[in-house]
Amino acid sequence: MSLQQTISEGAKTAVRELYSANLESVELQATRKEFEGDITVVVFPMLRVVKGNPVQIGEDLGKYMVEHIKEIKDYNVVKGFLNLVISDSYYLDFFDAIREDKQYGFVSPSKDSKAVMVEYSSPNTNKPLHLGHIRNNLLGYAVAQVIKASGKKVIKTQIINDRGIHICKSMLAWEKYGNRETPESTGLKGDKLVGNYYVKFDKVYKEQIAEAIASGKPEEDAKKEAPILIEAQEMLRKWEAGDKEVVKLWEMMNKWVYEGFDQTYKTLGVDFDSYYYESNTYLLGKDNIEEGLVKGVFFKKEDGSVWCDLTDEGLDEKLVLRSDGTAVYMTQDIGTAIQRVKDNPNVGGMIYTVGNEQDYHFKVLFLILKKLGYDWAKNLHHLSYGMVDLPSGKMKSREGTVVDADDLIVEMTETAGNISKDLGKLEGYSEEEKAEVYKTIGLGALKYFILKVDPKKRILFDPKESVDFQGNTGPFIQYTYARIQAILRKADFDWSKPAGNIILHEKERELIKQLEFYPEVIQSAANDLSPAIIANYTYDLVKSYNSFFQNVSIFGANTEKEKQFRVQLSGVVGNVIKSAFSLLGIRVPERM
RNA sequence: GGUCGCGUAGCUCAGCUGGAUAGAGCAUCUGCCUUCUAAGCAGACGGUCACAGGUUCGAAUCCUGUCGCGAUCACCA
Repeated sequence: MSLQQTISEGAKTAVRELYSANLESVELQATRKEFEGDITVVVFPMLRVVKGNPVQIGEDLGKYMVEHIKEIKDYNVVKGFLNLVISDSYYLDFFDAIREDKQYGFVSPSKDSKAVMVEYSSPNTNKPLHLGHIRNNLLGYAVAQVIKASGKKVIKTQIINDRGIHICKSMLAWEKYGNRETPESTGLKGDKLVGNYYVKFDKVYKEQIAEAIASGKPEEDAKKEAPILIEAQEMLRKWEAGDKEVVKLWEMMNKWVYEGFDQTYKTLGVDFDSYYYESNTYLLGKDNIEEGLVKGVFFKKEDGSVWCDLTDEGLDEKLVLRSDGTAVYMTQDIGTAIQRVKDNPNVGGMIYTVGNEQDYHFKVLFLILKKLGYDWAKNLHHLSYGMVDLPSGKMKSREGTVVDADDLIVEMTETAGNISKDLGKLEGYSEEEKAEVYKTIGLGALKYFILKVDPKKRILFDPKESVDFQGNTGPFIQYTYARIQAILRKADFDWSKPAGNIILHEKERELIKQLEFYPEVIQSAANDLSPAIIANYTYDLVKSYNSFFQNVSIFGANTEKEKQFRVQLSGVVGNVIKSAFSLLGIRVPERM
């Protein structure tokens, strides 16, 4: 039983004994710093069942609880708040229980538990990854980690948008203007090379529109009839018909892009358990539409198009099949979801990491799957996140106003290197080891910067103001970890020895209280699909540790027992920092 | 126009299942490295929690309306 439960039950018992009344629940909160105590019972809500003066009730309860609950040492009442002082022995016992638990806070999944499929990344294969993709990747990966730690099995997957008119655009531009360039011949990363031709297509397209308008064509016609667009559409038709030449070109260019993406994923530290390709799934879903028609979930209009009526749910009618019988985006997504459960029968739910511009789409998708009667449909979530915008507005690949993922990572690593060189704390490290540390810190800064923000909020990224390395940042937390490792290296200590009876310093007690929160922090982050909760917790823990570190001398402790305890406490805090950061996909350095 | 999300210190963000005097970081200013890593610590300054009503013993938090920002409402993906 946790301390919260003990106190909660104790308060209920006290109310029953003293006032013969029954409480349904007890409201607890951490005692504010300015008052004495650790946990506070709020008396006000009890006034519904117990008539009287809140201060008097607090006094009565406090007295009863100190007498009957051994963990409670003392109490005081301020207005309607009963502050309870918890005994050091409780904290020391708790600390001993978690001291050697490397998996502290994590719940391992039960054997027969259903898996959660987390989809993230899902890029288009016509351009390189940018800052927006970084947010998606970091969020998806972190949420997968958090859910795993909370006690569920996780399958990480992505669906790669490898077909469609936008892919043909870069293919066509390469064919026309590329002079048989390859990543090898140019030294460019494959995704960068292909992205250049996507931009090239747009340039030519815009020129053709301008020319047509100049010669008197209405703008709308000019856009639709631009020769290069017609050619791209023709190429898509050929692709769909399985034209050998086109498919060969498509395979070659996609391969270039995948090689580029793999490199970026590797530096970012994200990975996947399975892959879906739109070129395989884009025809899925039609059968399910048929079934839905039979079940009466969908209806057919006179022109042959098929719709789902969602007006009862406050939404509109949604098209699920065109009048010519071809699929739309929604058709595919219905089919893919069903296919995924067929492929992985133990999947009990899915999480889609996709920007908030698609909120409506997923709302509709989930509703339709529910209507189709799939029991897993109730466990579908859209991990909807805000866009990453620049001061100049939205990032647009075609217009070149993007913050490139690879470039940004390089820049962050360089900044970390410069700061580190100035401080000069890495003497004795080889150049490779140093470079590794710079990368860890640079990426740590970037990842934390993005993950500490609530996913649903949009992020404004100003490339001119570089990401901070001080204060509430990744490097601040990494620094504290490295500091702790320095202590551990110097200490001759034994993990297996319990600390025994010592009187805790206020800063030590504070740290143990923080450590106690970790398991429930993981659970609530998993529940809310919010890695930001982990980030903010870690920051608070680290603040407390640094305060302890600078106010309490570890090696200068009065007794050996105290010294040993402080080293152990530092070690456990270090473990939790490492563990929490691993959930965010951020590494920690031994020195920095 | 309908729908959804957001609005907290100059800036970036916590806090939101209602509880005490709304918390951090950055920036500005003061102190602290001959003792364990100063990417740190201790402190100062900074608030009409967008605005207006309502519910409540109690509202940044819940409800309604208004304003501002963003997204979305395709036989596009």
